[in-house]
Amino acid sequence: MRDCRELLDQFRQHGYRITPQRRAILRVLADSACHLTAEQIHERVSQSAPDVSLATVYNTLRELVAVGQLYELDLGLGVRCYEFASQEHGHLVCSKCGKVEDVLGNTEELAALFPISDGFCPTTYSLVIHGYCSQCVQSLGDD
Amino acid sequence: MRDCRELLDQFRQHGYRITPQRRAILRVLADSACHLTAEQIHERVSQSAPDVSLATVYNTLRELVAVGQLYELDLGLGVRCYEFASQEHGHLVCSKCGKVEDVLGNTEELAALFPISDGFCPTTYSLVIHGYCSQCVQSLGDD
DNA sequence: CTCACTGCAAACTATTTGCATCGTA
DNA sequence: TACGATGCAAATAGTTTGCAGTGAG
Repeated sequence: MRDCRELLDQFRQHGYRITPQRRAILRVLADSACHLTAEQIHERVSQSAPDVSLATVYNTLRELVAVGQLYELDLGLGVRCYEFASQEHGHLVCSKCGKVEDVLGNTEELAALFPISDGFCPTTYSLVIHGYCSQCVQSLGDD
Repeated sequence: MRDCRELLDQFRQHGYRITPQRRAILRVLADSACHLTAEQIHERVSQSAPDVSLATVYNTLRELVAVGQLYELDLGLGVRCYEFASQEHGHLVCSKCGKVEDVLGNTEELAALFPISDGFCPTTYSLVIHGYCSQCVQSLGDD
């Protein structure tokens, strides 16, 4: 239940208009801490504003990403997920049950670990660590 | 121009038949060090074996990934890329020109850097570091 | 000789776009 | 009021699948 007034302001300052649809989409994003797909966002938005089309959700997400308020994730599942651009972090994805957890870590640490060649100047990263979560690792032989 | 005999053997040992199509696809993958999309692989395969369909390319790629001979990459560009599963590495992607470079690093180092909670057991990772390559970083103000 | 593999085309999923209408600034 | 934003439906891109015919083992 985070306040999304400053988000709206930032968005407006980039030249975008504040419409009821965009307000509803930002509200949903602000209220959910985790990564959601466009479809999931559309579902949740529809509960409070049934007339928001999926196309508008996609358009708004694209704009929010462009403005830098949203991160677009590719967890390797064929669907894009979106989450608020707050603290930098990677994701642990369980190869068996699909559960996703966050792991904190910033770009500088990563850049220090990896031998980044010549003059490449890193800005952000996208990290997915695949493996098995504590529950699934116990039942690995059970197939 | 790597030898792909052992690749074929491994593939066969998993119960797959060696067909001319699969041979051609493996040849292309073995000959190209970098990440390719399914479409690009199909193009190259078509040069030596014009009758290989795109569907067969997709099917074979999926099988190679399942067997562990191939990595599937998501560089955040909406297309999946494939590359041989050799040394573990991440990718530097230039946000301006799109150039992709490899950075070496293994899962253990990564797992040590990130505070991986409870019993999560990492197997592999997928890392994309976004930023600007040495050429583009110089011309950043030029828009 | 059998059953896995193939090509083709159609189906599907995720996402984008064209256009007439609507409503924010 | 003007022009950016919207909903709808159609278009697109990438990938998967059903099926009848083919060929590897």
